[in-house]
Amino acid sequence: VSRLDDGRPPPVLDRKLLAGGSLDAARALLGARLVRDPERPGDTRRTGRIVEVEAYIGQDDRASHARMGPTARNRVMFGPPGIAYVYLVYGMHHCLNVVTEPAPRPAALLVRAVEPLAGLEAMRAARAAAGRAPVADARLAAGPGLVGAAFGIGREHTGIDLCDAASPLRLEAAPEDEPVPEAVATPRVGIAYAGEPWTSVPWRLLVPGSPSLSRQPR
DNA sequence: GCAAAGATTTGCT
DNA sequence: GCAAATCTTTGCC
Repeated sequence: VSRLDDGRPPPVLDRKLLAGGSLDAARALLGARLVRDPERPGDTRRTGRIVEVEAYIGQDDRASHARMGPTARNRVMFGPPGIAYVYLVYGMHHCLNVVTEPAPRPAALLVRAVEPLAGLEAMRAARAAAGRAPVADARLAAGPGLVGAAFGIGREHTGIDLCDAASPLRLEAAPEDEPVPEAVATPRVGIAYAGEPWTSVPWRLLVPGSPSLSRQPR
């Protein structure tokens, strides 16, 4: 069990940081830790530093899954902040979102890239089990589908409270002595279907220089 | 009830 | 650089 020097467990991310504007929440999420408890005895805890997120804000956002109103798939986006929303894309990749803003306003942050910090063996094992070729450590979670694979995330995690220290999948604050990372904003990726202005709004936030950023599609 | 496209990744041409 | 893999959700008949 990971502990600080004084014996206290690491603090989960403050839900208030996710309850305000989604772009502020996105900045707060950069640098925070994604934590996955062991699934089985003998398995290792997986942790990583979030370095890239994308915001999907409101029902007006034509790129958001919330654009058609509440459905069986997206309903947690209309709920309280700090909850996980996991969806399957292209029939094969599970993508993790963190719900933001107070209910009933639908908004979420897609976790696009994470720098692996611990439990890299488990991440590599998950990759091997999926039949994928090995990659450099920094690239194990360098994309939204790769985050899901590296951390063993599935749709069964939808609805989990990521701000609860008891959750097997959760968010923790960065160490206090760690500098707040720089944040760069760019347009979102893979949403050409949404049209303007949604394809151009700079709602993708990333930590420049990280070796774990997602690959830029052509 | 069926067809189409998707908040992606990978491997081959 | 481009197309395949793979299946859920949505849109329209």
